[in-house]
Amino acid sequence: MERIIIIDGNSLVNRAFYAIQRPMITKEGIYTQGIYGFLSMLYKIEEDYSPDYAAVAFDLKEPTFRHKDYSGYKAKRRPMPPELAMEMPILKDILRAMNIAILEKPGFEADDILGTVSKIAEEKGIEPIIITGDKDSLQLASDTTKVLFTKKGVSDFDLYDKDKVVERYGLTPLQFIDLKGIMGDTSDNIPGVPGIGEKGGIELLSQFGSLENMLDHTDEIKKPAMRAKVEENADLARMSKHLATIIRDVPMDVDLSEMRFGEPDQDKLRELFEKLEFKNFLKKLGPAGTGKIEIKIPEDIREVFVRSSDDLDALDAFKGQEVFVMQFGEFSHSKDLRPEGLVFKMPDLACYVDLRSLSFQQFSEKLNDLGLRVYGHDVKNFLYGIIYTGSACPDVTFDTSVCEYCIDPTRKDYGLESVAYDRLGYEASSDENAQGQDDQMDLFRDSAKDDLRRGMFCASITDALRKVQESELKKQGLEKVFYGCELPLIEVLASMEAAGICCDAQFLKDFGKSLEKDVQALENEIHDLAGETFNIKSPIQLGEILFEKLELPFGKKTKRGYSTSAEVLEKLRDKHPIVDKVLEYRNLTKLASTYIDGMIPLIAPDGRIHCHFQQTVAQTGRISCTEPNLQNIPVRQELGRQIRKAFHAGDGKVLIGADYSQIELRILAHLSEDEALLSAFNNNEDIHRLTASRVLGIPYDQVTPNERAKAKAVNFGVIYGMSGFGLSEEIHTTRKEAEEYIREYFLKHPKVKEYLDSRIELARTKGYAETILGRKRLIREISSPNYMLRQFGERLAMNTPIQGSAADIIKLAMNKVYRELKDKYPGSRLILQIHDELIIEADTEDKEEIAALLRRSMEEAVELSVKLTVELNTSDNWYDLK
DNA sequence: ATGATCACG
DNA sequence: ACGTACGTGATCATT
Repeated sequence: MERIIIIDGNSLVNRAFYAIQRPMITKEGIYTQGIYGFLSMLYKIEEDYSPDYAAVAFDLKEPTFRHKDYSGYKAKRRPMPPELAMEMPILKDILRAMNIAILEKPGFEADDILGTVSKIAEEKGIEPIIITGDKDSLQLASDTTKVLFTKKGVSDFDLYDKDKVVERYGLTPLQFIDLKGIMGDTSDNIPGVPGIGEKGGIELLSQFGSLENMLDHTDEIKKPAMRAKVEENADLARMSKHLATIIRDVPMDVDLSEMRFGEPDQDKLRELFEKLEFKNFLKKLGPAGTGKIEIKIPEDIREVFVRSSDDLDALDAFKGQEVFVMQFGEFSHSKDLRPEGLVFKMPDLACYVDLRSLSFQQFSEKLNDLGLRVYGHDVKNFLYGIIYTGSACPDVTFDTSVCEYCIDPTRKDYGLESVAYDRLGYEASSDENAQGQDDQMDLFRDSAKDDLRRGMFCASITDALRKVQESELKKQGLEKVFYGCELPLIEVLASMEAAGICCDAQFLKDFGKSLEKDVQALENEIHDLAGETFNIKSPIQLGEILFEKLELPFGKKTKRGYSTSAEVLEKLRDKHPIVDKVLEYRNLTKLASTYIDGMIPLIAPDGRIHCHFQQTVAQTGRISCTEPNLQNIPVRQELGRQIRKAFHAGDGKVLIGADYSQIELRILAHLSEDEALLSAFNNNEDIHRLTASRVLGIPYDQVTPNERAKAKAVNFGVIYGMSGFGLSEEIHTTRKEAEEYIREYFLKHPKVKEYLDSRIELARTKGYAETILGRKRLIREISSPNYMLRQFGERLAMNTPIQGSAADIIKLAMNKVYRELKDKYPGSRLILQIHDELIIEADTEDKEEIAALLRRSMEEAVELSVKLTVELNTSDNWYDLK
């Protein structure tokens, strides 16, 4: 027997909404709780009952006429919360994509549609299962029609047929209508017989069988009070039964055959689930539908393998050409592992170079001779491998990974497949990509052959991707960002990674030893003071000790327990001697674990650390740094700063550091054209002191250090899109005073206010924030219905142009510095970037010239209406670079 | 995998 | 009445 599931959409989505305990909202600010719960239920039901037909009935908000014309009918029903109401259109989109019929009929309740469709199905010999959270539908149960109730959660249901209803309630399904006629239903605003409730109703029905029979024989009602009530309200009772009766002959415009459960639209569903961030459901969609495009490895192409120096001449065919490149074999920057192989491909030739069986020297001589121009997906990795063989960097003409980052810096994943999926509709289908993935284990595979096939396949995807991206770059005006900044930077970063920085393992070990002693002593003291041993590193255990056992006043911050952050502990310093010890313990263990134990294993056999610079991570356009992160080596506290002594220049070299002075505030001055800021910078004034003097209305020379510190916080606040609360926290003052300060700041700098407001407006109308190079960052949060998210979006709109423009500028400077060094001082190399600071390891003899070169490149990277200034330092180790 | 914490700009 | 400054990465504890 075929089966149909007929769902009461409103009822189920309501149940679902409340069944999901925590609120769900996407980063775009879409509420998804109801949809998520609904789909969970739907999938469970589909699994349990494998229906052949499916339909979801919805109530329409404003029926054009009311079939059941009783004034106030349904008036008291709890309205749908607005967050859920907003989810409804999306839910319907999903149902459409799933090929599930949506049934709506003006003037009829979802109930009535359930009743009608189940009746039609029964007549056609199809078993209806009605799914709802509303007990009213029990009247529809019969021998064939089942009613499935939500019980609790999203996967627990109760199935009722006619017998089960009788067994459970002692009433037949049809008698439920009579019962409701008698007892009424406040939520549906059905009056019933006033004064008679469920108990009385059941009693009467067991005597008379039906409401009509009861009204015909009211004299037989035993209790006089009850009899009077029934007699007085006979008409009301009849009408109530009418209202309670689900209509089963709604004129339907949808034929049952249209409710057949068809194939879902995988692409559409995937798109929706991705937008809604439904990772679980995405997995359910299964591996492969049919993508919009199919990628094929070209057939008629010459395949060449270079396994020994005798084969190297085969590469001559690539001379002067633009070539797709890819690198195989993971090799760690911190270990002495070689890249395994390289793939080079052009339209009529594909070549695999087996670096395991080749002399690096001969290969690099050949490569340098070829004068290649290369492109690929994430070319930096390839370049690093090339540099590792001792070759010079070929010119890079395109990178689909970095390009995608320019088009959309907010993506999570810049992998080839992920990007191809979104830009091309390509879906990784089964075989092609499975091979050669992670089969290092399979010693017998012909890895060279597999890798070449895989390389050719990736080349095809990359080619297709590049075409789409090229037009997208033009469309969005991103050419300057990509071709003028990011693309040339790839080689710079690869070179910096390859260069690395000398790191003295012995120094770190000795420092670690001394820390360890202090840590041990502190641990003992803390345990003594606490009167028990516990894990100080566990915020939960520490919280219990501090705030329960020792009864220290817990700082305001709580979320899953007490906060034990330094900020909170700082305020408790005087309250108990343990607090200081804990803070110090944290200090030392942080240094030991992150900067000593974590760092030592990352020193490569050449005695240097080769971190990874990530070009496609930070949403503002900054670069980030991993394994290790050399952009957060301690500097603010003296003890931590000692770590920097481990980093030094190589023999005959010296470190030159240069950092932009106040680059973000200068950018703000440029962008806002605020006269006060502009003149301050162009006259080399102390910006924080000046801000204090202007805002507080006191002479520049009379600003106290404390006043200057506050002004500094305000200046930062302006860049971050501050709130009164945020500032008050930062400078430890009342919110009122902080707000007063901000108001005064904007009063004195109206152009700044104007500029920041204009950025919010831009984000609202165009959807993105933009930097001076035209880099764009989408800000979806700006249109969120959620206040918090929207506010967050506004802060991004204000901050991103500033932080992002600073990133643009230093990147331009890096490109310039790198190429000049490569040209004129090949023994000196750019080795680190720390957001507003560059470090060069220079030949000692050239240090003055290189310092001048560095300063000039940084100060002249762009032409702004403010002067950019740079502070220079030279030393043989990082610690003294100050 | 996520959150708390803390290092940097 | 609510929650609150921008951008990262590493480590540890906990689910």
